[in-house]
Formats: sequence, C-alpha cells, structure tokens
Amino acid sequence: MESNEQRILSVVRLIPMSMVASYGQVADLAGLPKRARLVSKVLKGTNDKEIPWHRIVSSQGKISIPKSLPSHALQRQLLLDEGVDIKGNSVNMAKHRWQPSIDTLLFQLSY
DNA sequence: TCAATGACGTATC
DNA sequence: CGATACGCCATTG
Repeated sequence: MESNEQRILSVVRLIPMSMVASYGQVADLAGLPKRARLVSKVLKGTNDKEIPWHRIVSSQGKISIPKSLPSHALQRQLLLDEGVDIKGNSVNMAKHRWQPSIDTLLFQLSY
C-alpha cells in the first residue's frame, strides 16, 4: 500500500512551473480531505530536490512559512524566479492557481 | 491519556 | 485587507 506521504508528494510533483496550489487542494487531490496540515508537515520534512514544495501556499494565496524562518524568503524568491506575481507575501491566485486536468491525474496516479 | 502545536481552512467582523 | 475565532487532525511531550 502506498503511504499518504507518497500520495501527497506525487500530487505536488505534478504542479508545473509558475503555478501554485494550496495545502488543502493538494490534500484533496491526494484523496486525503481535511488533511491540509498533513501536507505542510510532509513538505516541511522532505529534502527531495525534485519536489516543488515552494509552489504550495495557503488557500488565500499567502506564504504560510513564518517570516522568522529563512525558508520563507527562499520560497518567495523561488516563486519570483518562476515569474509568479507576488505582492507582499501573497500570490496572485486568479492568475497562478493550478487546475490539473483529469487526464493529468489519471496518467500520473493510479486511482 | 491529554493538552499543546502547527508551512491549514472557512467564516465573521 | 488585517485580525480573531473556531473547526479539523496527526504528531508530540
């Protein structure tokens, strides 16, 4: 059986350049409703360079990492480098919200 | 056990 | 738009 962590990372890997998704959105797509906090926990603990963790923000488009942590500035910079519109610490969701096609999900996932 | 915690979400004011 | 309140849930101590 595939672990929840694995399913979450599988979804995050699908997010394309300059697009973002929310913790809750990822949880839902991974088949784990009400588990947004689990997503944050998983991302916090992964070191895999292939995982675009910086493309995950709150449902309001704000960077959730505390400003006191260095990774907050890092996420912000990584997004800017991809051409994402950010004002303050909020992403322009209307423009960058990720909308995966059903085909994308069926191809990459097995459920 | 149980209370506290957190890279959350939604509703209200 | 910012602040607060409360719901939700796995993890921690």
